[in-house]
Amino acid sequence: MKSTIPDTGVPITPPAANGGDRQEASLHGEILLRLRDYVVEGNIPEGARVPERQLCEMLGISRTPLREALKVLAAEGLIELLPNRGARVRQLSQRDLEELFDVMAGLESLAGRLACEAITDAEITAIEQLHYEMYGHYLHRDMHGYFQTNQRIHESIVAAARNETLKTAYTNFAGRIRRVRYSANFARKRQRWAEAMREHEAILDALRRRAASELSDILFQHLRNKRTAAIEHLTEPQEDTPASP
Amino acid sequence: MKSTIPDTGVPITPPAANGGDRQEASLHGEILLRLRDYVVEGNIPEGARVPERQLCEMLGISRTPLREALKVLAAEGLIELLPNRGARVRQLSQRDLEELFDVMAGLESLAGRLACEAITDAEITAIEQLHYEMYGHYLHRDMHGYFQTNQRIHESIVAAARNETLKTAYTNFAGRIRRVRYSANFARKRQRWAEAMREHEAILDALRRRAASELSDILFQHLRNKRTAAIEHLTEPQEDTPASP
DNA sequence: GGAGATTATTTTGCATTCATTTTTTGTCCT
DNA sequence: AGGACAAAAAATGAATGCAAAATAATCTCC
Repeated sequence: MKSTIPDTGVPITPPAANGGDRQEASLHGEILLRLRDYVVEGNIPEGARVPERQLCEMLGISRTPLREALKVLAAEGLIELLPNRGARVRQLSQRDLEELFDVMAGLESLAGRLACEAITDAEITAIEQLHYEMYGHYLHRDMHGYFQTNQRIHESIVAAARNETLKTAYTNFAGRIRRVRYSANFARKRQRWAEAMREHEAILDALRRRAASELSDILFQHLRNKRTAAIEHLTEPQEDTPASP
Repeated sequence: MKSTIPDTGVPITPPAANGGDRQEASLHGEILLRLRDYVVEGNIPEGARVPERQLCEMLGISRTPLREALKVLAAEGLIELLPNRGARVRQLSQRDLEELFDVMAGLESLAGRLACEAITDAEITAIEQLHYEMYGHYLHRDMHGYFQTNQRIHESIVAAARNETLKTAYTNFAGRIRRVRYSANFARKRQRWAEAMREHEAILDALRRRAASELSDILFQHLRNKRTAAIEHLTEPQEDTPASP
């Protein structure tokens, strides 16, 4: 076995599509986008080496632009560069995750605060729409749909903050925990799920009233609870499954 | 005039010292640290080109590690890379500054919240110490001393949050606005200064009581006010100087 | 047969080189 | 003289080359 990256059969460069509509002038930029996705999507196992040579062949480029992209990814915290030992996909410790969740909580909390200053009635209506949609998913026990809509709500709040810098940072941090974010949910934890729904009600309520500090608090607490659920899920994945009799 | 970087007489590489005690194994890492400082310190005027060739000579290296460092700095938001037209020191619009200040406010607000959970009595005592020191500077109208101590207080709060991820992000954003942060102060604005002192009293009070949400609010507002002062200062630098009669 | 040392291979880091693109300089024409 | 065009110079972006380090493979000796 010479390859450390499992061949998923999905090449980084899809022969047909170019990975979306976005276009990047420079090669290193293009590589950066693709490689970031590739890592965020979890195509390389945690802690595994990121072999330059192999990636160069996969991408059909030389090492120079690849290495530039790797440096940036390292700066973003997705991978880590060990001196003379190449790049590894960053392995997040439990503490790292806690920290990341808290920062996300802080950013969303901020987003909520700022959103109260600038959000339009139309935007609130749109979020209400998403909220009811999400409630539907909740009633139907549609985890996937729920999560999708839930994420759109949070993104809408961030968008309503009218702060590109914040949005960028938010997206950045979200990318780092994306892998666990999806796995670390309250899959079979009905109680937490119901709680989250109530929290979302409160979020919507505070948003309607443009109660900045209040919304800030609620959002922080909401994310904090998410964090707790996620960490618990990671440490004991078979939460609600009773032990063998 | 062939050089776009004004020769300040201070080389990036001081012949004697190596710029501090820190040591970096890789060259690109070393370059990154030095170049980041070099840009943050304001050695290159805003919007000016960052000539690779010249910097390579200054640093005595080839373009490869330099370009890697430039990509990272671009990712950090300190410079921007124009396709085929090289790197420029990022010029911050007023909107950019507003956004940055708000994000900083959010991060400090978060730091305060988290600090309430983890801060020790000793740490609070230390901050109190700094507070009184700062008050002394205030009474003596010692702007420089005030700012220095003020910054140490804010850093102490961030440190008390026990979140390295947050701290890194905070440092990062602080670097971006460092240039204006120092110039954009309430130089001759006694009123704002007094207000800031009162806010700091409130911060300390909330911290003593470990009132998380409250502290979060106060810190956000405090930074918000700073932002307003800074923007005002930039748009009309001769604030308190009465217009010609 | 296996643990440790030694050599070979691979990989990394940086310098150098090459092809384009941009910018500057020079010239010509109105 | 001034502007437009063209050629030269310089700078950028990416590929290649080379030395050092790390990893893998082989060999030696017990």
